[in-house]
Order: sequence, then structure tokens, then C-alpha cells
Amino acid sequence: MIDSTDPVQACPIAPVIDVVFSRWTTPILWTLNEFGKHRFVELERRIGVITAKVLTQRLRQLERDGLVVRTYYPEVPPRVEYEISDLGRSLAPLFQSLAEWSPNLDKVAEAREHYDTHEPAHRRP
Amino acid sequence: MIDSTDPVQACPIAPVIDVVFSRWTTPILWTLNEFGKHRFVELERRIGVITAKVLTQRLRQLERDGLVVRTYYPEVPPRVEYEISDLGRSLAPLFQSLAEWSPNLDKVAEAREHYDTHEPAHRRP
DNA sequence: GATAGTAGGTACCTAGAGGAAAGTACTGGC
DNA sequence: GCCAGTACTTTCCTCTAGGTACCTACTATC
Repeated sequence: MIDSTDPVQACPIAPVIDVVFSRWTTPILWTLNEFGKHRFVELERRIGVITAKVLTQRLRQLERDGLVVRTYYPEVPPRVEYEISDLGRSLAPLFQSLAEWSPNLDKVAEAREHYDTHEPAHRRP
Repeated sequence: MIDSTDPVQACPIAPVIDVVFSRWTTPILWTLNEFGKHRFVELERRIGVITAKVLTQRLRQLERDGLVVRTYYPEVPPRVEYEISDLGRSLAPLFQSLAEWSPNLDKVAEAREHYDTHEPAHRRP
């Protein structure tokens, strides 16, 4: 995934997107960073629309990437806690930047409306 | 009412990722922001592995979202120029944050190697 | 008349992501 | 005896993003 000879990755920020903001990882990392430790079902319920299978896959991936720490307690019934790692915490300024830009989503919605309601015939061959 | 357990409100930055950093849009926006105006084939060649079909789709999407401006010159052969919009330029601090975090990708690679070479049997049920 | 060059559009096909549902192992509680 | 609860795993199925290949219109050049 991290391969600087890949032409796509001629763009130096694409690998960061791949690792940190790939599908489903954004809400997981954001939740763990914002609200701290979570058990598996707590994460599942808070994110809401994610299935257990995909949540497991993404948590393994994030654990492997060193962004999330998994702790297993061999009790009955079993208990597992997920928390963000130090490396994961270093993403905080990034989340901040994203949150600061998010008000611009209104302008995006506006642009879409303009694009959809105006005939672009005069601009296109 | 602000309910952090509401799946919709669960993660406020996910919509930004969807609009700005969805698949293939990252290298396009980054290239236009970094190197200015590009013709269609110039973009195609610089990004390298993208197909014309997908490039067209993503450029339409970015134009619709108001992040990219398309200018058509009715010459022969036809000429089209794509450049980043003011709204797109407002992403610059975000690109900056991402670029600043990118050295941490080394730690990710390290974590992966550690995860893959160490037996996690003692941590897993 | 064949070819190149531009900026796409269109039809078809496949790989992979993700959803649904059931299974697993363990024990406490009714 | 059986259900509940946890943290998954596994199997099967569907849907869509993206790739391949070919098509458009227009002209200049060989």
C-alpha cells in the first residue's frame, strides 16, 4: 500500500488517506480519539450502520497499522477494549483541520445545486 | 438535540472525506493545487495509472462540487483546461496538515512489520 | 484515404467490498 | 434444558467501482 514507485503516490498525501481515511476507518478513529476506550459492541452501536464483520476487519487493520491498541480480557463473557494509540493521537491536528474545513460543505451543496439547475450546454461541446 | 450516539452525528468529519478525499480525487486536487492549470491529457499523464473514463467522472464530480473549474475552448482539436477553484484553494491548509503527518507513515510501516512478525497468540482468545 | 490528435461517451465485464445470517465457545441465570 | 451475552468467524450473496475496448466529431498532415 505504501509504494513510492506507484504513479498514484506521486501525490505525497494519497498514502496518508489510504492508511488513515480509508473507508470506515474515519468514524472509528474519530470516535476513539474523541470519546476514549470502547468495547466492541459499544463501537458497533455508536457507529450504527457498520456490520460486525467490517468493524472487525477495520479494527484489525488499524491495530496492525499501530493506530489502535486492542486489549483482551479472558473473562466470561469475554471483554475486549479498543483505544487509540500514541500514533493515533498524533492525528488530532488533522482531525482539527478537517473539522475546521467542514463548514465549507455548505458551499459544496450550493455549488451542486447551481450545477444541477443550470444548463451547461453553452460550456460543453 | 445533540446526541453523540446518533449514527448520523457520530462523526462530523466523514462527510469531508467523502467529498474531498474520495477515491481518485486526492491526486487530482493535489496536482491542480500544486501545479496549477492542466489540460485533460496532461492530468492523465501526470497521474499515470488513472483511466480516461474515471478521470472524466471524477473531474465532473469535482466540477459539480465547485472544487474545480472547467474551461472549454472550441478550437480544433478541442482544448479544455481544468484549474482549482477558490473553494478548492481553501483546502490548502488541509493538504499541509496531511503532508506534515506523512512522515509518520514510517511508524505505520514499522508497526505492520512488528504485527506480522510477532505471534499474537497470547493476546487473542 | 489513412492516420493522428483532443476530449470525451458508451457498452460490457470482472474483482472486490460489503451486507445478511448463521455458527462458535464459554458460562451464568432462570 | 435453554436462552443471553460477548467477540468474533464463516459462508453465501449482491452491488458497484473501475478496467477494456471501441465510438464520436473535426481538421491537418502525409
